[in-house]
Amino acid sequence: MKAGCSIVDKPEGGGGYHFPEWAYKTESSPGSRQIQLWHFILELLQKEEFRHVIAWQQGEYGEFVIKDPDEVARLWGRRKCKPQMNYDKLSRALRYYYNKRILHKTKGKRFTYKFNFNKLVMPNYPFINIRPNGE
DNA sequence: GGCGGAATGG
DNA sequence: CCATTCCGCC
Repeated sequence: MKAGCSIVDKPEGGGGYHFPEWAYKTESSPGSRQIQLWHFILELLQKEEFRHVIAWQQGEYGEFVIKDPDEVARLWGRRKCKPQMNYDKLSRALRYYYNKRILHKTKGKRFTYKFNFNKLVMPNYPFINIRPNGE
């Protein structure tokens, strides 16, 4: 059986919203590739029900902290159908983003990274909401 | 914890 | 290309 891993990303307490399709594609990813990690991170950051897991840092624009690395890895693994995912592996993928200039590390701060929105300015992203509280 | 090389796979 | 897996090193 291979149908055990569709995107049934339904939060129990919320509505049945789905992230728009434009979030899954960039100028550099034509057609239908798989979800990229930084898309997924942004997706979690959009939703307030994941604020105990991952959230924007006040003060620094684009900076976010992973409050529960285990949970983020679990969610990412579920999305990609990789049950053996963990923060160690996830963070390796994050580290590859340093050279691609999508992310960099906020040194000294645990589980804290920062988006280079400099590069992440895409026509498909009208305005990413970077408010810690939707404020 | 965090880094980055290397092998592997889609 | 973009991860995933594994791992030695700091």
